Formats: sequence, C-alpha cells, structure tokens
Amino acid sequence: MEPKYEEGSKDYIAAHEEIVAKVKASQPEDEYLYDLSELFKIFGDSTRIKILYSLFETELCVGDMATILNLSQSSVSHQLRILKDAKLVKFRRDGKSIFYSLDDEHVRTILSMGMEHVEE
Amino acid sequence: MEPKYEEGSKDYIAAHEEIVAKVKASQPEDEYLYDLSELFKIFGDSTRIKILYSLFETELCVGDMATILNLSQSSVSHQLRILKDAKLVKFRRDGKSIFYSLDDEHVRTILSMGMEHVEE
DNA sequence: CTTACATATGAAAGTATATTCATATGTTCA
DNA sequence: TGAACATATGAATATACTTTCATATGTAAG
Repeated sequence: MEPKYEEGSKDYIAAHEEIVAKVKASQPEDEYLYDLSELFKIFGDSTRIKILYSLFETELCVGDMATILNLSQSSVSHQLRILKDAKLVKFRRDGKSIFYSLDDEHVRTILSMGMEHVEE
Repeated sequence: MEPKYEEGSKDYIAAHEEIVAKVKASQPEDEYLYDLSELFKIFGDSTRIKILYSLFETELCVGDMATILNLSQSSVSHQLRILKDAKLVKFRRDGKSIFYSLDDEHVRTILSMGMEHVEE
C-alpha cells in the first residue's frame, strides 16, 4: 500500500489549456494506473527479483530457493506469498515440499524488458 | 534504497543439490538484479506512473502535469527528479517553463508490457 | 500418534519513501 | 532592477515495507 495523502492544491492555472484538456481526456482511470504501479512495485524489490529470476528456467521448492539465494526460509516464504497473491508465481505440493514456478510468460517478458533497459 | 539486513541463515541443507547447483550457476550477479529491481521500483509508485502516462504521447511542463493529475507542484517536481535521475524522462527549458518527455521507447515498452498483464 | 521435516505466519523493529510546507533558484518582462 | 511566474529543494511528518524471531500448520514415516 502506498501512503494516502490529500489531493494536491489546485492553485495553478494551466498554462496550456488545450494540451491539458487533451491529455486529461486520454489519461487512463486512476484505478487502472494504480493497479499498474502495484504490479511494478512487486518487481521493485531485489529479493523478489532474485526469486523470480531463480524460477526463470525451472520450478524450485522454498528451501532450495533460500539456499540458492542465501536468504532465510522465512524471508523467502513471506515474499513468495506476495508473489503468489500478485499471481506472478504458482505452486504445487509434492509431499512435504512446495514447488513454485513462474505463473506465465508475461512475467518472463516483463523481466526481460527490464533487463534490456538496465543493460544499456 | 532498500533496507539492509544480515544474510539469511544457512541452516537448510539443500534437498536437491543438483538443481541447486545448476540454478545457482545460472543466476545473474546480485548487483545486476539489484539494478533491475531499482528500475522497477521507479515504476512502482502511482504518482510516477501517472506522470509517465501523461507523457505517453506528448511533452508537458510541470505545472500542466500538476493540473492534469491533480497533484501539487512540489510533489510532481520531486517525482520528476527521481524519474530524471533514473533516465526515464528528459527535459528541455522553454522560457520559464520546463518541458518533460519520456526518455526513450523502452519506457513506453515497459509500460505497455505492464498494461497487458494488468488488463488480463 | 509421535517425531522430524518443510513451509507459513504474526508481531516487532528498523528503514525507506512520498507528501506537505516553506523557501530558494532561475527566468522573463516591464 | 524589481515583480511575477515556473520550477526545484530541504526538512519534517506520516506511512509502508522487509526482515527477523518465534511459533504454528501441514505432511510423511516409523
């Protein structure tokens, strides 16, 4: 969740009314943009990125992820819940272990897009 | 900046050594993944997403953005600095106004990818 | 059914982040 | 050069976030 604040002051008189009206009309719903930012927020944490990346080519159980990424089991589990809630990963149980994997190709695509930008 | 914590405990003995070794070997450098998460973190705020979206098709000056998005001038300006530092927007001065625009096609692509995911 | 293993979860602590308010900087024009 | 406009910035405040620690839940095997 983002902090909630009051709306901005409106004491500014638009310098370019035509453009303002046009852009305002083409701007998507706030709720939609909010969802979009929430999606990116999930990717905006290095632990979660590490987890997603570790799942790029194969499924993994929680303990193995913790070992690979050198993180505590608890921390990995907490972050997996967030990724699961965001439908970025899915899981299956196999005996005592639970195996996680990327939920769909979209996740891979978003990661790849980001990589391209970072690599420049 | 993300909070810094100690490294995770290593008391877990990998259940699947072969997979662990393989994934560990193919995992990118931590620094690289950190940069990637920092990039996504920029997109992970609704105010910044709104700003980026308002610039999707045209450049805008700070005051007009504030008007369009119903945000304070100060808030927009603070966020623009973050976007500027991340090289997601560029700007040009025209008299008293400063016009911002998206820095490159990558930004548009990343936004579009996110949209596709959210729209499902 | 009891023990051991694998994962999940709640609370607490520390850190990071976004906005607001006040003010500074920079630009234009009279 | 001074007034008005446009943008930037520092400090303070409030909130959100991630990890750790302790413990709970769920599963399998003896």
